[in-house]
Amino acid sequence: MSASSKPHPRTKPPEERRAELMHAAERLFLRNGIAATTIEQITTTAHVAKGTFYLYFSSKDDVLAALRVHFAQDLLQTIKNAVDGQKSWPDKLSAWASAGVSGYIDAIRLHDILFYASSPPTREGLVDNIIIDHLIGILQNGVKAKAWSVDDARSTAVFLFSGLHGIVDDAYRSSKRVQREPLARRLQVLCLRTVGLSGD
Amino acid sequence: MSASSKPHPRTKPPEERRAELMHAAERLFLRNGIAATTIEQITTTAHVAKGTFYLYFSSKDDVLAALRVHFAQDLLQTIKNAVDGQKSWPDKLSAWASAGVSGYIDAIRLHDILFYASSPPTREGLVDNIIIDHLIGILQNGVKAKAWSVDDARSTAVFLFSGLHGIVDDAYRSSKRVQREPLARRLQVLCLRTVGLSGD
Amino acid sequence: MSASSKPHPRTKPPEERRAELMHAAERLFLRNGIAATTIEQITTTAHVAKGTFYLYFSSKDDVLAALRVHFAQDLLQTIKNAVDGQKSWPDKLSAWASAGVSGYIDAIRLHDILFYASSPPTREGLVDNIIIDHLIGILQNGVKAKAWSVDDARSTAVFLFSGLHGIVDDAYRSSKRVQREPLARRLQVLCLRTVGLSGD
Amino acid sequence: MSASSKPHPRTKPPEERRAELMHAAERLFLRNGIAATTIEQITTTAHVAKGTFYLYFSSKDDVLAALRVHFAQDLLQTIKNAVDGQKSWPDKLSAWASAGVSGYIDAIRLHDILFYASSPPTREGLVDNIIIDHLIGILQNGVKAKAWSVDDARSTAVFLFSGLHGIVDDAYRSSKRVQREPLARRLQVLCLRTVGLSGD
DNA sequence: AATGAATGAGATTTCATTCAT
DNA sequence: CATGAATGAAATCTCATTCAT
Repeated sequence: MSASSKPHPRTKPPEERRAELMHAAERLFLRNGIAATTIEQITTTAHVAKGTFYLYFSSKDDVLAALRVHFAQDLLQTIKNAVDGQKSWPDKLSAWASAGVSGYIDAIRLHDILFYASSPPTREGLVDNIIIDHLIGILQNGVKAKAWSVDDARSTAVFLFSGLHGIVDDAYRSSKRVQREPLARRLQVLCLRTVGLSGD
Repeated sequence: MSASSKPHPRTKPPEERRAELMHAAERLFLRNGIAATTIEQITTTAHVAKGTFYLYFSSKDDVLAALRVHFAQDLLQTIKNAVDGQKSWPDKLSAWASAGVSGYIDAIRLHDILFYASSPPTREGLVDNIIIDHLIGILQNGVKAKAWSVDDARSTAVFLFSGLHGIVDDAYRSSKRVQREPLARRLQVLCLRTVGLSGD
Repeated sequence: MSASSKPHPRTKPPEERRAELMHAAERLFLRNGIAATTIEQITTTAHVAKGTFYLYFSSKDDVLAALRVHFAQDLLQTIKNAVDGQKSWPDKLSAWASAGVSGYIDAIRLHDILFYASSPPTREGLVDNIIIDHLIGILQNGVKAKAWSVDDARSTAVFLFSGLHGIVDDAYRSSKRVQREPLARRLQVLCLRTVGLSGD
Repeated sequence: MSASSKPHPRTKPPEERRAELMHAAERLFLRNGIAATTIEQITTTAHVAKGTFYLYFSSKDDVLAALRVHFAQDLLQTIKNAVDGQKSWPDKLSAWASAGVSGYIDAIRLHDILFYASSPPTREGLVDNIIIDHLIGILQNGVKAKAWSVDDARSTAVFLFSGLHGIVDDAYRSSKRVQREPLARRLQVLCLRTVGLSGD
């Protein structure tokens, strides 16, 4: 009873084990793709036995879903923080563009793997949806404040979001070391133009 | 003397067999996803034996590649035809938007399946690339003709293309029966604004 | 806080825990079969942790063996009591038939699961053996007392026992609600005839 | 149709392959029990690859069902042939007993494995049923011909059948080399007594 | 050119059992 | 005594691909 002062209990707290498994899965999905990743690789990477995986997840799709949720919440928080730090509406939109570029550069491949390379039923676009919904709010409030004019907030939000995603994706494809600053500035211009502002 | 009166000739012209197999694969990929589609399902759907598949394609990835090429060429031709029919640059850009919306509405799910839900190596974005390259040409020629101003043709093209894709995708998700006209008009406005034109 | 006021004492008397585990196992074996029953189901049903099972039994086969012993002793006692209550030999044999029918009706499925649906080594027929041995005694003593004639006591005992089992089994298969009385009477006739008595 | 006169096609006729797999399964079930037999053992024994098993059966239970049907039809035929060769009713019943003993001695363990050591749903007793139904017919016709008296044909048939099975089973348990003749004669006596005949 | 039986590597999943707390 | 997280051997089943006919 007295003795054991080990900081590394053999039996880890459930969240930690779960997180380790998710982390291992994420790395392998990124490196080899989802289909090519086996449960065994995941458990080996996480330094646990195969059966342990099934103590925390019911299947490969189950980890995938958990990773999606985690990714979405993370990114939304990053963007919200950046946007809320700005006063004027154009600045908010610019901040949205910068934070979005940044967030996606950090995780573009993960995003694509999690949200595209999956089975039809899950193609719902969970992150995309919560990010887009947030942007719709910004656009509508900007309209109310007469900061800009927008015909249809949803279409515009979808357009901007997709544009952001495409630009980061393209930059990533061209070279793995992406320059955030110029990319962010170019996207800011495009975003401002899209809501009818000059963009310079 | 005997002249083939069979309704189902045993030996079909190679292109026809190939096309039938591709068609079968396309339908099954659309319905069930790529991973869930087996070679046997493809050959059964195409009314041939399993071995016959390997007479025309070397693997599952091989049909996938063939479908990608076919899809890309088809769509580019549609867009080119529409754009070339216009005189003024703004009209060309509007035509690009309309034809793009149309082309993608017809095949949005197929596009996503062919170009996203695949293994990393093929994630190159074949269609996207040729469509984007074509649009870059339009944007640059419009700049030369002082029809509009564009900072970076590539970024802008990627942005527009991604926006187009996203908007059609979103419309498709909302309702399977998409209204082309309003969608096309909304996109035209966004495109024109993006290149610095008023868009009305 | 000191004195145990818990309604569910953590530590129960060993026999009670053991009995609870056996009871849980019995119910699950009956409902789902032996192979389909997991240790975890047993411990969950008995409201203990998985490891606790191994404090009382060394393996799944071990509970099975314990259940077999318990079942056999129970049934033999029932039959003995009935037989010993009779004076004449024909009455003893009739009582054997009745008590056997009754005992088996109560537990026919359990019997079959415990004694048939197991691995070869345990197929020894533990109950069957002790019941049959008891019946052999009755038959031999009846012969000595010139109550009936029997060629080979063992064969006859096996024949009667198997017939009893078969008849109850068949009745059970036909309808889950078995009528004991008519069944017992029919079996009595068959038993008496088998030892050369008229049976009416 | 001219050339190929090969007697040994590399690809065997389906029935032959199927029979080989069933035969391999039977041997292994007998030697090691059902649960302890793996699909891989079956295919190895049958000299085919693992996947081939699934070309002919959908699961282990599926072979089991096929073996049951085969066993039942086989045994019934044997008994019928013996019974039909006799004129008088007592001789028919004696023939039934002999053929039954013989048939079961040859396959007692197989019978038990196929019909007892299985999951609850299949415990229906397929052979037992068709053999019993056949015996019910014999008993009833014997009654009509005033060859003997029987209260309830079904009960009696079940009783006799179970007795037969039990006696063979017991003899088998006592020694693996069973003497057919004495066993058959003893059973004949018991059968005749059961229908009210003297049995000598 | 066409067939489809056969292959067999490999993936997912289960669960009896152990053992540190 | 009791716990339940962790283990990992083993079983089932799938399916892309081959090849003899």
